[in-house]
Amino acid sequence: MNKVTLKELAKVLNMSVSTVSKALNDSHEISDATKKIVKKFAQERNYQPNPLAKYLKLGRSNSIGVILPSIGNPFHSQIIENLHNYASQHNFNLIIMQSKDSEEIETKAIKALLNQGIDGIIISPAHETSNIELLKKIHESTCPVIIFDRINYDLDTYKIGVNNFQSGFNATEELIKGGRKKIVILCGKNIGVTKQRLAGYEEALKRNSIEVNQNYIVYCNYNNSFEEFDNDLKEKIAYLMQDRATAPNAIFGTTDTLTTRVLGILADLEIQVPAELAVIGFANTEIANSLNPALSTIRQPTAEIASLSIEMLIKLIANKKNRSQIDFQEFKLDSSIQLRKSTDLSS
Amino acid sequence: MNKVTLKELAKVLNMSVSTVSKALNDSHEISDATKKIVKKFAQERNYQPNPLAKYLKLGRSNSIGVILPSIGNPFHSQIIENLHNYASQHNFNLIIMQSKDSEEIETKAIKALLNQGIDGIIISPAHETSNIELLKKIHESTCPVIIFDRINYDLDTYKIGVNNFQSGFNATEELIKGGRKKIVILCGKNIGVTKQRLAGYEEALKRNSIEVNQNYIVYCNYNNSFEEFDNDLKEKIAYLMQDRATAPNAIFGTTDTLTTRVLGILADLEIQVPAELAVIGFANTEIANSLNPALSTIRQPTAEIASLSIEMLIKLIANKKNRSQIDFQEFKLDSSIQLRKSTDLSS
DNA sequence: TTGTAGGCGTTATCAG
DNA sequence: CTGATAACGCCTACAA
Repeated sequence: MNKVTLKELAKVLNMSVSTVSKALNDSHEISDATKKIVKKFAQERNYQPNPLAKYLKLGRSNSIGVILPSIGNPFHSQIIENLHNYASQHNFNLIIMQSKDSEEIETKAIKALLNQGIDGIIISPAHETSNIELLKKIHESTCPVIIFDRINYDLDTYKIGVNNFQSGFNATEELIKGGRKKIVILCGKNIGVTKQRLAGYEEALKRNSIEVNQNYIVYCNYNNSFEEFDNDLKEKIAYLMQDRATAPNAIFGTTDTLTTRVLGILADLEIQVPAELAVIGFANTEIANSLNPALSTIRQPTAEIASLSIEMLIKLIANKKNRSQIDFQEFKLDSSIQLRKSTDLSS
Repeated sequence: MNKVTLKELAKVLNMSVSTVSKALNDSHEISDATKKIVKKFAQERNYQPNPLAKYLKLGRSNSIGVILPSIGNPFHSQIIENLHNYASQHNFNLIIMQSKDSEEIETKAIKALLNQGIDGIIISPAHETSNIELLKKIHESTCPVIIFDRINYDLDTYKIGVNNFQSGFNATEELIKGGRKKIVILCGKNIGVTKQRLAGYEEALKRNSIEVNQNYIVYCNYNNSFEEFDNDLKEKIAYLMQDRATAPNAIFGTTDTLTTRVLGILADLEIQVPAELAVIGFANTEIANSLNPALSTIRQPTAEIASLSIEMLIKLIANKKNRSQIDFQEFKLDSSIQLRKSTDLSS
């Protein structure tokens, strides 16, 4: 209700506002004695500086906007958790927005963030060209932008993602090493990330002299409800399995959702994992270990992605000079593989 | 870089700042002609009002702070997602903080939020008395506080949670209906939420003339690493199962983590679900359906919890008058049960 | 209908 | 070492 202000403190203490302000900010031009008195009194009165006034004066709000497709999935919630940790280490706050993979919602999110006076944006864009003009304008004028995860995006800035080609390659090779050659790859939205994982998959096949079977490249529709999605995927797998001669013996899932869902579907279809079908896939969820069978996963280094994103953004925020001069880098981090029962072909 | 301000617009337009401000805010005291000119020019120059200045003037920041134990788990990320939706409908932003169940971290989070100038707080406290004095002071003076989920907390405000007693009762009865009487209950932190779910469990047993077996009430330690946690739980279950005469035939998990993890552990122990042990538990994850066997769950109504929290908080923010006069309510929402294979005892 | 002036709470500059 | 004063960008009485 009745907030204590500098002015009030000054009045009661019989000092000027500026003296009080300086004392509280530990200015060297204030005597220790005065500082002590002021600080003690401020504490007594439970004085809290008004952040808005401070930020107005300073021209910064010490908050960072984050836009990602959706908060719900494990990869993103890990990203958020880590962004949080690093941001707060630097005394920055996070304001999170989701785009739901829609350019329109993304536009709103960007505007809402600007409207909130954030100092910078960290974004995984809705798609490869979504809001590109808007982001470009913002980045070049008011507010620096950093891109993560979906880094195939034509904006000249720091980009932080994983080496999707290599990850796809490694996962596929792991299956081949186990003796599986008929490998289905499950793909989500046909965006850069997916394309590169797919390219890695194809390269691994090629290196092992296995021909790419187009029927094994399965795209799944995310826009439907969970049920429709499940039924769609189930149908596709059932169809592939029906002909003994061409039935696959392994599955590689390129997204969290695809990878975890497919296990349930295989159970429903009473397909043995890994005996009939080995399964590996991208997934950052802790649940991988609790699935039955335990799921082999490719894990993205969310902590590193987050720490680099924050670090680079803060660099840009601090460095007010012309951003067009900077030599921006693209970081492609390595993912790691956890092998569990779903690819255990030893027996 | 160079933000356009009202002052600059006014200068170029040869008008006063106030005219421009009023025109942009559609004040009735400005002629349509002037409004048109001003608005057009503002758009041309891509004028964006400085939110910090505005908020300083208006005394509000239009942002809400949220504190919860951890962002990572499905229940909380659903809560966040929903809070988000409702908040943005009211033009409020969300600033999220996690307490990691630590009072100390929670204290920091609260202070960081105040320091950011938020208009209100929505919190699920670290424990039943954490930061109680601080929150009380804040709530009664500067900034209204709403409590959700862990609502056994001695603060006079709106509280939004689920009917944990009833939920525990229903889950247990479901198992009993299926013919299972030797039911283990897995409990996490011994806080109000857990206690009530346990009380519901005990009441269901009592009503069905089943004696409570203290050995079936299993507490798990969350503070350890995932591995230790798994091993701990595994050991406890293995121990209970070893004596044929007293071995349980059902498990009720009182938290998301416990419920999903236990399936993996049972698979490891090669215990058949539901044949040997039926499993049901609290869980808000979409993955329940992909688990093997598909997991029967008690689902908390995250959308309702979120919408009520936002609604009540905004009410308090708008209503600046003395909060000590308000007749605060406690909302206890119903959870819902999804029965899947892990409790399917029909065969 | 438009303009002037004051203030929101803070920090920064400069003078005393 | 301390104090007066201006400024950050916006809004809003009140005066013209």
